Amino acid sequence: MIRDKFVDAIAPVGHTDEAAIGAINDILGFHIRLAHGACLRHFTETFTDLDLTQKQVSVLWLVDDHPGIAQTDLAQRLRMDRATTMAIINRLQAKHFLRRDRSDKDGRKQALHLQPPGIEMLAKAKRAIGEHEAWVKSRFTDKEVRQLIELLSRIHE
Amino acid sequence: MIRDKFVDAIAPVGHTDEAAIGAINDILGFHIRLAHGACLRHFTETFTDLDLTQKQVSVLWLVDDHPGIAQTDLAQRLRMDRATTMAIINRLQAKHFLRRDRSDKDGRKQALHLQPPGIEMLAKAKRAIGEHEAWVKSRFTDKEVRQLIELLSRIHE
DNA sequence: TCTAATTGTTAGTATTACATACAATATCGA
DNA sequence: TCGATATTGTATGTAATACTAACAATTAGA
Repeated sequence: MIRDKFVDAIAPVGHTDEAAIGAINDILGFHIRLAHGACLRHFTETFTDLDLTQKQVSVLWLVDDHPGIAQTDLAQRLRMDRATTMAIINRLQAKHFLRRDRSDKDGRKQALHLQPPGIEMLAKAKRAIGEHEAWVKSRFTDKEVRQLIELLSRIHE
Repeated sequence: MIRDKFVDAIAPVGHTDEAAIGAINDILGFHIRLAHGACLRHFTETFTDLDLTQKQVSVLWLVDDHPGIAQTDLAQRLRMDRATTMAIINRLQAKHFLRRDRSDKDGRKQALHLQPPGIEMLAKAKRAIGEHEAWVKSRFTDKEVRQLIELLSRIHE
């Protein structure tokens, strides 16, 4: 088929059809983006029934791990700004997954706590994360997983 | 400071403040997301003046490498759907970076070609990518870069 | 106390991603 | 050749980040 021939001609791996310096496949950032996209896609499929995004799960998880955490601390932990954090918290609160309590130690802060529906959902989410992680890790040995996490950590720390 | 104490308490690395099985920092997908976010943030800063996104640069690059490429092939190469590709091509066309020509081989396809402003912009973009890549790679040896690309490739291929 | 910083909030914009539907074109089987 | 099917581009609508800028309430510090 014509299309297949064409696709082969621009395939990302295998023989390079040009000697151009700095082919796009040698760009590390390009691979990070594609890998992230693949992960996000599988994550989204896995969480279709639960109707949760990566960010939302991360927030539930962290609020559970650190009851009373403030939005700013959450933002710092997940590398988001305050406005983005607001949007996520608002959605989770609308679903009654968590509640905001004015902190008595610092009147500016909101202390976040999971509510029963949020606790239930997090339990389901953790099981789904297990599936998702198994999918990602299936192509690596345990050693490679540790290696990959270590390398990635250098980028985001 | 109160805040610093709190941040330390939830720091992503270092001592774990709980023996909970499956801490969020052991999740590979979590690190991929954070690393991608850090890359995207630095990329965006680097490209502030050029006013280009990662996707837009990738599209310019691929159209330059493969003149006459069709939108579907582009989408397949970058793991996007047709609608998303449209949005990106529309923006690039509005800036006169590329043009659409109806393919004479297949009347359904649009053959994409860079226009002079796009060629100029891509040259600038490649220089900026060089800076950006240097930033990412600064924390790795050459061997580690190759290793990381190989590991990431297993995820997105 | 007065000033500056922090925190949450709201509003607006941009980009990406997806689903759906539609028209034009191409392909393949009968 | 004809008719069903698939492909491609397109338009439309929705959702979720991510960012900026501004503002009020609160706290911290000089």
